[in-house]
Amino acid sequence: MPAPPEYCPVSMGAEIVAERWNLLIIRELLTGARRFNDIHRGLPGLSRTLLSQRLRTLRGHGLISAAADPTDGYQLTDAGRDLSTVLEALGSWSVRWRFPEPDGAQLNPHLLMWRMRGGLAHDRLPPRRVVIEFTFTDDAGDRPERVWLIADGEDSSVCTRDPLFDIDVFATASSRVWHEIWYGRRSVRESISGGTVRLSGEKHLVAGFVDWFGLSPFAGQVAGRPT
Amino acid sequence: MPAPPEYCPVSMGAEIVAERWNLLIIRELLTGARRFNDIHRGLPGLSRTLLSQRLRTLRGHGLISAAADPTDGYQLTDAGRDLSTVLEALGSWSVRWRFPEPDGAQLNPHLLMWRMRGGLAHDRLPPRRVVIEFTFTDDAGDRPERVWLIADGEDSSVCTRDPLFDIDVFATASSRVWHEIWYGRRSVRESISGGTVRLSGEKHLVAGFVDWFGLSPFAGQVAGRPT
DNA sequence: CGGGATCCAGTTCGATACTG
DNA sequence: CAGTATCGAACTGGATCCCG
Repeated sequence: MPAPPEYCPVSMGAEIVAERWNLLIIRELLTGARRFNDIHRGLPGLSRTLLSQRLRTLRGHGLISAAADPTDGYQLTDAGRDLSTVLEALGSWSVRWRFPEPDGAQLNPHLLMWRMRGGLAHDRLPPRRVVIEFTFTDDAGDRPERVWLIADGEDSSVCTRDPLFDIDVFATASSRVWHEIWYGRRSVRESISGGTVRLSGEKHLVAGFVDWFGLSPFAGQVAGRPT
Repeated sequence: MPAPPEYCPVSMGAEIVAERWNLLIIRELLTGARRFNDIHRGLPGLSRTLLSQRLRTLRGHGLISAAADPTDGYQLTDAGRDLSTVLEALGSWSVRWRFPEPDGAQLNPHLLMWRMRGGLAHDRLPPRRVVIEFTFTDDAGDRPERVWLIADGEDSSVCTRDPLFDIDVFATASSRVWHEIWYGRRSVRESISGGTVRLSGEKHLVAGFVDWFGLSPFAGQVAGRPT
């Protein structure tokens, strides 16, 4: 913001919030990202150069700080963490007024997998490496897109290329269906039992699958959720 | 925002909120401004050209609409009005983390008077024109700045030049003191009785003065408020 | 009063290449 | 992995003038 803001609480806050990407960077940190490249992955369209700049100005505003161990990246300060109140108000507002069902171009399976990775319940996963292959069947024309999710203890990652590990669970559904699930518009359990999501693999892993994933923080508020 | 936002509630909201001025324009409308020039007065630093553009995009987003009578300017839609939840969260956050006492350069008596005008309790004013002359005594070096507030029924205005009306009440205090009062850091009543704010004029008008003005929406939350 | 049109300066940003 | 440096393109926004 070029000119210093008016002495008014809303203007003071707008100085942070009205700068592109700032809120989204905070969101990434609030949802668990710490390292530069992880933050960057969650923000398609943001260049590394600009992310670097923004992190600096956010540090200048006292919203984030470099972690003690530099390889741990960044962490939110108390002030930064408290921005969650604003994020919640904003997300809730959007859900009420500008969150219609996505059109096809808005579906981004890779990014969605990255969000779902963030919501993994590591403590409910088996205490060993688990590899899941997701096949997205959105468009019959293209060859179906595939993404691999690898969870191992506290670590997890998402790959676009075959990691060449043994696959524990194969999951097949449209990207749209996964979006509906993530945003609480559709129940995972019913989607599996109804065959909309098809799973295969070792029996007890397939049985556990449904408990591994969380939902979007706004899932409870999105219109069109299952009856 | 150039690229279409991610399909995510926070990103959808950020598309509005992360565009400069948008939140402040909404604030002006929420606090009673309707006409183009009134909105503009509350936003120093914003050019008319840009305000015009922003009003158009906000209309495109369905947050505001032109009033039925064109001379009535703009009004918020339901969606726009509901942004008050976000404004409140943002203002509260700022008050918690980035709202220290202002330094001298941040004090803007004219703008403050404009805000106080918005908070006038017209129903407590006498049912005729009332003219108040405010004299700001911040800096002994300069000649003290003066601003006139004219209230008449439902109408009210703020002038920088002597309106050449008879003055009903003269109010003398520093701009800083008025800021402290507006943000709830100081009690009007005590400031008057203690002589920090000096009033003169017709006796019953001076007695009523204290009830004519409201406080900032965030007054109750600002640190350093009177004991 | 409430803008629209034009022109131009300043700023922002992405791409690319490079460093530790 | 986590940035920095540089450069040019694109965009933003203010000034000015004009219109109904």
